[in-house]
Amino acid sequence: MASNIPDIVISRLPIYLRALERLAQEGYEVTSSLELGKRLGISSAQIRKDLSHFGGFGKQGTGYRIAFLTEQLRQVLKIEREWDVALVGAGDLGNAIAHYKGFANRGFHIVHIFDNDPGKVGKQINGGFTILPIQDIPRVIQESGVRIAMIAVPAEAAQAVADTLIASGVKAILNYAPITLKTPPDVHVQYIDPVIHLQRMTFYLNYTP
Amino acid sequence: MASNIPDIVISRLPIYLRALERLAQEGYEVTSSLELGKRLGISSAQIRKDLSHFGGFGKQGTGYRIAFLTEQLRQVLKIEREWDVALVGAGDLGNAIAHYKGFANRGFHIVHIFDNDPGKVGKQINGGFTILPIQDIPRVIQESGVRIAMIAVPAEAAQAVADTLIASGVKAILNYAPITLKTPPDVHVQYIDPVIHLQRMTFYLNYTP
DNA sequence: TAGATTGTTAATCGATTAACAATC
DNA sequence: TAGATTGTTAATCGATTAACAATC
Repeated sequence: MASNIPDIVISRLPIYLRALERLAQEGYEVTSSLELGKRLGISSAQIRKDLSHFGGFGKQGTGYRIAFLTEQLRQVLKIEREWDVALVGAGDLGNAIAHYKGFANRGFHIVHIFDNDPGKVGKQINGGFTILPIQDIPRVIQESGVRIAMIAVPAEAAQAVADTLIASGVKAILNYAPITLKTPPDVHVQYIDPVIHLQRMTFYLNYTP
Repeated sequence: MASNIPDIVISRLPIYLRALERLAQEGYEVTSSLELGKRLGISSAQIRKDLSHFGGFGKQGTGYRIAFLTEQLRQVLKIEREWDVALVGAGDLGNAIAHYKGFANRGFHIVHIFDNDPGKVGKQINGGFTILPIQDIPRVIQESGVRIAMIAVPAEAAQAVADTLIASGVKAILNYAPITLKTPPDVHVQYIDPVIHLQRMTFYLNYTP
């Protein structure tokens, strides 16, 4: 069921959705590709083209009903439902992720946390659930059927963790470790490394201070 | 001095650099576009093409000396030096960022933290420096000459914070707030919103559990 | 009706890949 | 020398933009 829609199109849909939610919050009920484009710094043609992959969501002359388009995009992205997520790594970064409210807010619930440090295993996080040992990943993930995982372990450990997760049925990985993972084609990986973003911007900076 | 090198090329250089550092750590002294490409899931032709924008760093028949290429890429990206960074927002997210060791490790030093909560202003962070009020941004940023800032405030406040930072001389912003910022063309912005990455992957997932 | 904006087609633009001479 | 791999050119591929008929 590999869809033939370019991934770059998919990558923009969450951005559109975020802007639509903001517009709704500001009290708007209708918008246009022009207005959306102006807010996002994207051409209106591109927005219309992107949306046209999934259907005709607007009306000539008036634009898009925000509530309707939001709902449609949620369905396309499969986020009308909530998703359970596993987190591997309970160090500084893992802890910050576990405590970050932005995930649950937006429909992603962390339901397991794993770490290999015996000093951490058994501890409670968020007054809720318990840190489990890495060795439990296969059993726990298979039992719960979780398909999404976040990796927040040191670079050296990340590939092994990814391999275990994938062998246990995980199909989507958000990797915070600063390393490119080797994964089979049916597994999706996204990367978060803030330093990479900073390094990408310094290229354009002039020296001064 | 606007360079004519595509931004997409620049965006890959930090990835190359990260892989080179890893190779060095593993004890290698020389690599090739083929090996690098295999590790990164990128074609060797693309790597050679990207590098060729900046000079000939390799040798036919043998490849690239890792130490040399690393140094060259560092210079291209302007990260042979260290950079000072300002952080706005001392909530959960801001705190996590302030405590994250990965920045200083890789040459980015947080030197100011701002927040608008009077309950937080004056508090120490990292046993080092003090949270300053948002109103101090213009004075402090101008005095220190900091050019890079990270925004970790709620979406509603982010645009105003960005405007203030830019008016104070900031030229590069790493924005953790889930909103697209309006900025002048000479200011560079990068975004970190983990939920966007998750939403981009759910598109490809099948329902099961 | 007149004005606005969609969805789509064709044209343009830019990025990736293939191929290979040069050369270590 | 023979084998390997670069740097670069030309060919291909894909994404963005411009333009406009359709229509609300």
